[in-house]
Amino acid sequence: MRISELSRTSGVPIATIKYYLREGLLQAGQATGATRSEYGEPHLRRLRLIRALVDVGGLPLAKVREVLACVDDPPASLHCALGTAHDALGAAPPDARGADLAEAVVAGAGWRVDRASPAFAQLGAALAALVDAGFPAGPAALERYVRAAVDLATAEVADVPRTDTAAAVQFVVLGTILYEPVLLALRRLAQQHASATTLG
Amino acid sequence: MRISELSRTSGVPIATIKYYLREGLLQAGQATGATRSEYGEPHLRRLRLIRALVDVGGLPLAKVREVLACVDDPPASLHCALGTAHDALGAAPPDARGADLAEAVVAGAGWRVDRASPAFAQLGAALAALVDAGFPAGPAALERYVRAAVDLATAEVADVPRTDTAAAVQFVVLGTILYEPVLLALRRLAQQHASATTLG
DNA sequence: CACTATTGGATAGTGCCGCTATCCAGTCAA
DNA sequence: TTGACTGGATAGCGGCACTATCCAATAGTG
Repeated sequence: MRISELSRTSGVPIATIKYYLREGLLQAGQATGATRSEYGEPHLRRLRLIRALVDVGGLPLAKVREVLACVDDPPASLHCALGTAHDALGAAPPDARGADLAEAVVAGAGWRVDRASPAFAQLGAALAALVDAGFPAGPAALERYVRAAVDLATAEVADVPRTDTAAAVQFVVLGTILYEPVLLALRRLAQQHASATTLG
Repeated sequence: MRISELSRTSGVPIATIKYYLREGLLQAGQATGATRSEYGEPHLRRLRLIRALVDVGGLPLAKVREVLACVDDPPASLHCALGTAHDALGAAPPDARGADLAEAVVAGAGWRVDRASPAFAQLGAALAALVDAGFPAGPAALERYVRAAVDLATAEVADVPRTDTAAAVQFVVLGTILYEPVLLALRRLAQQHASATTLG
């Protein structure tokens, strides 16, 4: 497959493919001459993955690069792979507002988590915004959300393949990122349904 | 409160406040002279809300403007307000990939939803990305996520205040947007906990 | 063998977004 | 009077994700 066909099949413009090649997001094709390279299935899959991370996951290219590096060169520890995925999903806000709110929720849930992780800061910032807007943000008010998070996370972790390390890393990193938009879209649709049936 | 104090209290630079005023995101202060205006609590709250929608919710300013317009001038129907919130949360991708996958899930859940809504397209795109990456995306595989979405959405809709329409609209719009980052952060922390306890 | 289309590679430019910087004249408090 | 501050206007900036152009070297076509 030449670059023009790769472009046609994937729907990504040639100029953009060249850009991804330059940026090292897409591995170079097999050179078959000075002015020709051959691309295959892996290139197409990679290209689709990049677009998915960008368009569906909303990641900037710099984060996509980190994620791909992790998938290409899997770390020994799955916990570390999870960290890469979480790092890619939005940086921690500069101000550490709401750390106390986050701490209360985490303590209430009995979780063993890293207080320096981006997710913890994100929870704090999100809860502080909630409080500012007049919503309750205590452990009691968030009970449902915590329960849902625990249900999903334990099932997800249980589903991690134990055989192949590379496959497990891929599962953890991509699953963490790609299921987020699914969860959000489902919540919105469920709200739509609930709204249609009970609010008119 | 003068603009400098508003800036100091909120942590937003004066130049940025002026920019928000120009853009109509922040209402003008009470003019007390040709070169002086008085700002109050509402301005501070509005400013914090803008920053929350941008920093925590990740909305572009154009969407923030729409959300604020909806809150300022509440529509008669809560269903319509929910639509505004959903519209603000990421536009539908151009290609309508995965519509069949989304349809299967929605039908499986028995939801009554608008197939033309952004959330439906987002679900399709997210599921297509999942399939591309080798993950299962059928109704059975997504059962947990659907269940979590239903639990949360029905509770949320049930919590909508019935007394004041303006308060209800604000609850729906802001709640829809501001609880998303909370849910995502909680899932990540729960994953961290599950990973730490069962994967080492 | 001529010719056209395509390619890899390099470089520069574009469009959007969210600010940020500068300037200015008016004004308020000390 | 003086100096800090303000509203208002305009222009510029930095980052990001492309996009456009050019070039010399082919590869396939007739």
